[in-house]
Amino acid sequence: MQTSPSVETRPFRELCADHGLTATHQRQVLYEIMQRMPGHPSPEEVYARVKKRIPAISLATVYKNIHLFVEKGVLKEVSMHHGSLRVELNSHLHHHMVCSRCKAITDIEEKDLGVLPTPGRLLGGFQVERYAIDVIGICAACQKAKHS
Amino acid sequence: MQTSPSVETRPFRELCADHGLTATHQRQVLYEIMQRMPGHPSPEEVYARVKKRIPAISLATVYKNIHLFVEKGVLKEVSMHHGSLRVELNSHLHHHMVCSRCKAITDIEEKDLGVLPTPGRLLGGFQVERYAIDVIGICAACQKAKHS
DNA sequence: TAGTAAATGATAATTATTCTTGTTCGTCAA
DNA sequence: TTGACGAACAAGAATAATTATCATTTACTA
Repeated sequence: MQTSPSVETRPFRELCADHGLTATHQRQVLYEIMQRMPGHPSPEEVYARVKKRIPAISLATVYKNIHLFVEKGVLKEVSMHHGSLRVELNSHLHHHMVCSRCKAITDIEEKDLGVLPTPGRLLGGFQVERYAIDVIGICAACQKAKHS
Repeated sequence: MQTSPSVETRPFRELCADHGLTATHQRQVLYEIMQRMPGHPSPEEVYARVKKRIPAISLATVYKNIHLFVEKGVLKEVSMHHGSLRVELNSHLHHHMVCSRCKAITDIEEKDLGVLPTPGRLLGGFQVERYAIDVIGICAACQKAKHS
Protein backbone atom coordinates (compact mmCIF):
# COMPACT_ATOMS: atom_id res chain seq x y z
CA MET A 1 0.00 0.00 0.00
CA GLN A 2 2.74 2.41 -0.92
CA THR A 3 4.62 3.54 -3.98
CA SER A 4 7.39 1.22 -5.04
CA PRO A 5 10.89 2.38 -4.17
CA SER A 6 11.64 4.89 -6.89
CA VAL A 7 14.87 6.57 -7.82
CA GLU A 8 13.70 9.35 -5.55
CA THR A 9 14.22 7.24 -2.48
CA ARG A 10 17.86 6.62 -3.31
CA PRO A 11 19.33 9.83 -1.87
CA PHE A 12 17.29 9.55 1.29
CA ARG A 13 18.29 5.95 1.86
CA GLU A 14 21.89 6.95 1.47
CA LEU A 15 21.47 9.77 3.93
CA CYS A 16 20.03 7.35 6.45
CA ALA A 17 22.78 4.84 5.87
CA ASP A 18 25.37 7.56 6.33
CA HIS A 19 23.86 8.53 9.64
CA GLY A 20 23.09 5.08 10.92
CA LEU A 21 19.32 5.37 10.63
CA THR A 22 16.84 2.91 9.24
CA ALA A 23 14.98 4.39 6.32
CA THR A 24 11.28 4.46 7.03
CA HIS A 25 8.53 6.01 5.01
CA GLN A 26 7.68 8.43 7.80
CA ARG A 27 11.25 9.62 8.07
CA GLN A 28 11.49 10.19 4.38
CA VAL A 29 8.36 12.29 4.23
CA LEU A 30 9.43 14.15 7.34
CA TYR A 31 12.75 14.93 5.77
CA GLU A 32 11.35 15.97 2.41
CA ILE A 33 8.88 18.27 4.03
CA MET A 34 11.44 19.91 6.24
CA GLN A 35 13.59 20.50 3.19
CA ARG A 36 10.75 22.61 1.88
CA MET A 37 10.29 24.54 5.11
CA PRO A 38 12.95 27.20 4.89
CA GLY A 39 12.27 28.84 8.26
CA HIS A 40 12.72 27.54 11.77
CA PRO A 41 9.72 25.34 12.31
CA SER A 42 8.51 23.88 15.56
CA PRO A 43 7.60 20.20 15.88
CA GLU A 44 3.92 21.16 15.76
CA GLU A 45 4.40 22.99 12.48
CA VAL A 46 6.24 20.09 10.96
CA TYR A 47 3.55 17.74 12.22
CA ALA A 48 0.80 19.80 10.62
CA ARG A 49 2.46 19.55 7.23
CA VAL A 50 3.43 15.92 7.43
CA LYS A 51 -0.10 15.03 8.42
CA LYS A 52 -1.29 16.13 4.99
CA ARG A 53 0.78 13.42 3.39
CA ILE A 54 0.54 10.79 6.13
CA PRO A 55 -2.72 11.48 7.94
CA ALA A 56 -2.13 8.62 10.39
CA ILE A 57 1.23 9.86 11.58
CA SER A 58 1.58 10.45 15.28
CA LEU A 59 2.94 13.59 16.86
CA ALA A 60 5.16 11.37 18.97
CA THR A 61 6.76 10.04 15.81
CA VAL A 62 7.50 13.56 14.67
CA TYR A 63 9.13 14.41 17.98
CA LYS A 64 11.13 11.22 18.11
CA ASN A 65 12.47 11.62 14.62
CA ILE A 66 13.26 15.27 15.00
CA HIS A 67 15.32 14.40 18.06
CA LEU A 68 16.97 11.62 16.17
CA PHE A 69 17.78 13.83 13.22
CA VAL A 70 19.24 16.43 15.55
CA GLU A 71 21.27 13.80 17.36
CA LYS A 72 22.65 12.42 14.12
CA GLY A 73 23.41 15.82 12.70
CA VAL A 74 20.83 15.80 9.93
CA LEU A 75 19.03 18.73 11.51
CA LYS A 76 20.20 21.55 13.72
CA GLU A 77 18.50 23.08 16.68
CA VAL A 78 18.10 26.86 16.44
CA SER A 79 19.19 28.19 19.89
CA MET A 80 19.68 25.37 22.35
CA HIS A 81 16.52 24.32 24.07
CA HIS A 82 17.02 23.23 27.66
CA GLY A 83 13.56 21.91 28.39
CA SER A 84 12.73 25.07 30.27
CA LEU A 85 13.74 28.68 30.41
CA ARG A 86 17.19 29.25 31.88
CA VAL A 87 18.33 32.54 33.25
CA GLU A 88 21.42 34.05 34.79
CA LEU A 89 22.34 37.14 36.65
CA ASN A 90 26.03 37.02 35.81
CA SER A 91 26.56 40.38 34.21
CA HIS A 92 30.12 40.20 33.03
CA LEU A 93 30.74 39.54 29.37
CA HIS A 94 30.63 35.84 28.74
CA HIS A 95 29.10 33.11 26.63
CA HIS A 96 28.26 29.44 27.02
CA MET A 97 29.53 26.00 26.23
CA VAL A 98 26.69 23.54 25.85
CA CYS A 99 27.21 19.80 25.78
CA SER A 100 25.13 18.27 23.04
CA ARG A 101 24.93 14.98 24.95
CA CYS A 102 24.04 15.98 28.50
CA LYS A 103 23.03 19.60 27.82
CA ALA A 104 25.26 20.89 30.60
CA ILE A 105 25.91 24.62 30.38
CA THR A 106 29.22 26.18 31.34
CA ASP A 107 30.22 29.81 31.21
CA ILE A 108 33.12 30.88 29.08
CA GLU A 109 34.65 34.31 29.09
CA GLU A 110 34.46 36.18 25.85
CA LYS A 111 38.20 36.71 25.79
CA ASP A 112 38.74 32.94 26.02
CA LEU A 113 36.66 32.44 22.92
CA GLY A 114 39.13 34.04 20.64
CA VAL A 115 36.39 35.91 18.85
CA LEU A 116 35.47 39.49 19.36
CA PRO A 117 32.07 40.42 18.00
CA THR A 118 31.34 44.08 17.64
CA PRO A 119 27.75 44.71 18.74
CA GLY A 120 25.82 47.88 18.21
CA ARG A 121 25.80 47.99 14.46
CA LEU A 122 22.75 47.64 12.29
CA LEU A 123 22.25 44.63 10.09
CA GLY A 124 19.47 45.29 7.64
CA GLY A 125 17.61 47.49 10.08
CA PHE A 126 18.17 45.15 12.98
CA GLN A 127 19.24 46.98 16.11
CA VAL A 128 21.85 44.83 17.82
CA GLU A 129 21.74 44.60 21.60
CA ARG A 130 24.19 41.80 22.18
CA TYR A 131 25.65 38.59 20.89
CA ALA A 132 25.02 35.28 22.59
CA ILE A 133 27.43 32.59 21.53
CA ASP A 134 26.84 28.94 22.28
CA VAL A 135 29.86 26.74 21.79
CA ILE A 136 28.31 23.36 21.11
CA GLY A 137 30.21 20.15 21.58
CA ILE A 138 30.92 17.32 23.98
CA CYS A 139 31.93 18.04 27.55
CA ALA A 140 34.85 16.26 29.18
CA ALA A 141 32.61 14.04 31.28
CA CYS A 142 30.60 12.82 28.30
CA GLN A 143 33.77 12.15 26.33
CA LYS A 144 34.92 9.77 29.02
CA ALA A 145 31.51 8.20 29.48
CA LYS A 146 30.85 7.35 25.88
CA HIS A 147 33.11 6.18 23.10
CA SER A 148 30.56 5.78 20.34
CA MET B 1 5.40 40.77 59.97
CA GLN B 2 8.68 41.40 58.18
CA THR B 3 12.07 42.89 58.92
CA SER B 4 12.12 46.64 58.87
CA PRO B 5 13.72 48.16 55.76
CA SER B 6 17.41 47.84 56.49
CA VAL B 7 20.40 49.31 54.74
CA GLU B 8 20.46 46.04 52.83
CA THR B 9 17.33 46.96 50.95
CA ARG B 10 18.90 50.15 49.65
CA PRO B 11 20.80 48.71 46.67
CA PHE B 12 17.85 46.61 45.61
CA ARG B 13 15.46 49.54 45.76
CA GLU B 14 17.85 51.51 43.62
CA LEU B 15 18.12 48.70 41.14
CA CYS B 16 14.35 48.62 40.85
CA ALA B 17 14.13 52.35 40.49
CA ASP B 18 16.77 52.27 37.76
CA HIS B 19 14.80 49.70 35.83
CA GLY B 20 11.35 51.11 36.39
CA LEU B 21 10.17 48.39 38.74
CA THR B 22 8.40 48.71 42.03
CA ALA B 23 10.39 47.12 44.82
CA THR B 24 8.44 44.35 46.44
CA HIS B 25 9.53 41.90 49.08
CA GLN B 26 9.08 38.94 46.72
CA ARG B 27 11.21 40.57 44.06
CA GLN B 28 13.94 41.34 46.51
CA VAL B 29 14.13 37.78 47.79
CA LEU B 30 13.96 36.48 44.24
CA TYR B 31 16.82 38.71 43.26
CA GLU B 32 18.97 37.91 46.26
CA ILE B 33 18.50 34.21 45.79
CA MET B 34 19.36 34.34 42.13
CA GLN B 35 22.50 36.26 43.00
CA ARG B 36 23.55 33.22 45.01
CA MET B 37 22.71 30.78 42.24
CA PRO B 38 25.77 30.95 40.05
CA GLY B 39 24.58 28.47 37.43
CA HIS B 40 21.77 28.72 34.93
CA PRO B 41 18.65 27.96 36.93
CA SER B 42 15.20 27.23 35.62
CA PRO B 43 12.13 28.94 37.03
CA GLU B 44 11.34 25.77 38.97
CA GLU B 45 14.74 25.75 40.60
CA VAL B 46 14.44 29.37 41.57
CA TYR B 47 10.97 28.72 42.89
CA ALA B 48 12.18 25.84 45.06
CA ARG B 49 14.75 28.07 46.73
CA VAL B 50 12.58 31.11 47.12
CA LYS B 51 9.89 28.97 48.71
CA LYS B 52 12.20 28.31 51.64
CA ARG B 53 12.21 31.97 52.48
CA ILE B 54 8.69 32.81 51.38
CA PRO B 55 6.67 29.62 51.70
CA ALA B 56 3.55 31.34 50.43
CA ILE B 57 5.05 32.50 47.15
CA SER B 58 3.39 31.36 43.98
CA LEU B 59 5.13 29.81 41.01
CA ALA B 60 3.27 32.26 38.81
CA THR B 61 4.89 35.13 40.69
CA VAL B 62 8.30 33.61 40.03
CA TYR B 63 7.56 33.32 36.33
CA LYS B 64 6.16 36.80 36.09
CA ASN B 65 9.08 38.38 37.82
CA ILE B 66 11.67 36.41 35.92
CA HIS B 67 10.09 37.61 32.71
CA LEU B 68 10.01 41.12 34.04
CA PHE B 69 13.66 41.00 35.08
CA VAL B 70 14.63 39.67 31.67
CA GLU B 71 12.59 42.34 29.95
CA LYS B 72 14.19 45.08 32.01
CA GLY B 73 17.68 43.74 31.54
CA VAL B 74 18.27 42.69 35.15
CA LEU B 75 18.55 39.05 34.10
CA LYS B 76 19.63 37.41 30.90
CA GLU B 77 18.19 34.41 29.20
CA VAL B 78 20.70 31.63 28.49
CA SER B 79 20.02 30.69 24.84
CA MET B 80 16.86 32.21 23.47
CA HIS B 81 13.75 30.31 24.34
CA HIS B 82 11.14 30.19 21.63
CA GLY B 83 8.37 28.47 23.50
CA SER B 84 9.09 25.26 21.66
CA LEU B 85 11.93 23.49 19.96
CA ARG B 86 12.93 25.03 16.64
CA VAL B 87 14.89 23.19 14.02
CA GLU B 88 16.35 23.83 10.61
CA LEU B 89 17.81 21.82 7.82
CA ASN B 90 19.75 24.65 6.27
CA SER B 91 23.25 23.26 6.20
CA HIS B 92 25.28 26.17 5.01
CA LEU B 93 27.25 28.12 7.56
CA HIS B 94 25.03 30.69 9.17
CA HIS B 95 23.74 32.07 12.45
CA HIS B 96 20.62 33.83 13.69
CA MET B 97 19.24 37.22 14.52
CA VAL B 98 16.58 36.98 17.19
CA CYS B 99 14.25 39.84 18.04
CA SER B 100 13.96 40.17 21.79
CA ARG B 101 10.48 41.68 21.43
CA CYS B 102 8.71 39.40 18.96
CA LYS B 103 11.17 36.50 19.02
CA ALA B 104 11.35 36.40 15.24
CA ILE B 105 14.32 34.43 13.92
CA THR B 106 16.24 35.43 10.81
CA ASP B 107 19.23 33.73 9.27
CA ILE B 108 22.44 35.62 8.86
CA GLU B 109 25.46 34.39 6.99
CA GLU B 110 28.58 33.95 9.01
CA LYS B 111 30.54 36.18 6.70
CA ASP B 112 28.06 39.01 7.29
CA LEU B 113 28.65 38.81 11.01
CA GLY B 114 32.19 40.05 10.81
CA VAL B 115 33.32 37.44 13.29
CA LEU B 116 35.16 34.30 12.48
CA PRO B 117 35.14 31.75 15.26
CA THR B 118 37.58 28.91 14.93
CA PRO B 119 35.86 25.71 16.01
CA GLY B 120 37.56 22.42 16.64
CA ARG B 121 39.85 23.42 19.46
CA LEU B 122 39.58 22.19 22.98
CA LEU B 123 38.50 24.46 25.80
CA GLY B 124 39.22 22.79 29.10
CA GLY B 125 38.57 19.34 27.69
CA PHE B 126 35.49 20.45 25.82
CA GLN B 127 35.37 19.07 22.31
CA VAL B 128 33.98 21.80 20.07
CA GLU B 129 31.57 20.79 17.35
CA ARG B 130 30.34 24.16 16.24
CA TYR B 131 29.48 27.67 17.27
CA ALA B 132 25.93 28.95 17.28
CA ILE B 133 25.68 32.70 17.43
CA ASP B 134 22.47 34.52 18.25
CA VAL B 135 22.51 38.19 17.49
CA ILE B 136 19.93 39.56 19.89
CA GLY B 137 18.23 42.87 19.34
CA ILE B 138 15.17 44.57 17.96
CA CYS B 139 13.98 43.77 14.46
CA ALA B 140 13.02 46.51 12.05
CA ALA B 141 9.30 45.83 12.42
CA CYS B 142 9.38 46.11 16.21
CA GLN B 143 11.41 49.29 16.04
CA LYS B 144 8.66 50.91 14.01
CA ALA B 145 5.88 49.46 16.13
CA LYS B 146 7.12 50.58 19.52
CA HIS B 147 8.89 53.68 20.66
CA SER B 148 9.17 52.98 24.36
C1' DT C 1 10.66 -15.53 3.40
C1' DA C 2 11.05 -15.87 8.58
C1' DG C 3 13.04 -13.91 12.68
C1' DT C 4 14.18 -10.00 15.31
C1' DA C 5 14.99 -5.51 16.68
C1' DA C 6 13.46 -1.13 15.79
C1' DA C 7 9.77 2.04 14.54
C1' DT C 8 5.13 3.52 14.74
C1' DG C 9 0.40 5.02 16.46
C1' DA C 10 -2.66 5.90 20.08
C1' DT C 11 -3.05 7.91 24.06
C1' DA C 12 -1.87 8.65 28.92
C1' DA C 13 1.22 11.08 31.73
C1' DT C 14 4.47 14.75 32.73
C1' DT C 15 6.40 19.00 32.59
C1' DA C 16 6.31 23.84 31.53
C1' DT C 17 3.92 27.99 31.26
C1' DT C 18 0.07 31.18 31.23
C1' DC C 19 -4.43 32.80 32.59
C1' DT C 20 -8.20 34.06 35.74
C1' DT C 21 -10.01 35.68 39.80
C1' DG C 22 -10.32 37.36 44.26
C1' DT C 23 -7.36 39.49 47.78
C1' DT C 24 -3.77 42.33 49.62
C1' DC C 25 -0.54 46.11 49.70
C1' DG C 26 1.26 50.69 49.02
C1' DT C 27 0.38 55.35 47.76
C1' DC C 28 -1.86 59.48 47.40
C1' DA C 29 -5.49 62.89 48.43
C1' DA C 30 -9.33 64.43 51.47
C1' DT D 1 -6.35 58.34 59.73
C1' DT D 2 -9.53 56.84 55.93
C1' DG D 3 -10.86 55.50 51.48
C1' DA D 4 -10.09 54.88 46.58
C1' DC D 5 -7.06 53.12 43.04
C1' DG D 6 -3.81 50.48 40.73
C1' DA D 7 0.00 47.22 40.92
C1' DA D 8 1.36 42.87 42.76
C1' DC D 9 0.18 38.58 44.69
C1' DA D 10 -1.63 33.65 45.65
C1' DA D 11 -4.18 29.87 44.29
C1' DG D 12 -5.27 26.98 41.26
C1' DA D 13 -7.45 26.06 36.69
C1' DA D 14 -6.25 25.91 31.97
C1' DT D 15 -3.26 25.39 28.17
C1' DA D 16 0.93 24.14 25.70
C1' DA D 17 4.88 21.28 25.06
C1' DT D 18 7.07 17.06 25.55
C1' DT D 19 7.79 12.33 26.92
C1' DA D 20 6.45 7.64 28.21
C1' DT D 21 3.94 3.32 27.61
C1' DC D 22 2.61 -0.42 25.11
C1' DA D 23 0.43 -3.13 21.56
C1' DT D 24 1.08 -3.51 16.66
C1' DT D 25 3.54 -3.02 12.35
C1' DT D 26 7.64 -2.51 9.58
C1' DA D 27 12.40 -2.81 7.90
C1' DC D 28 16.71 -5.14 7.73
C1' DT D 29 19.33 -9.55 8.00
C1' DA D 30 20.23 -14.32 7.59
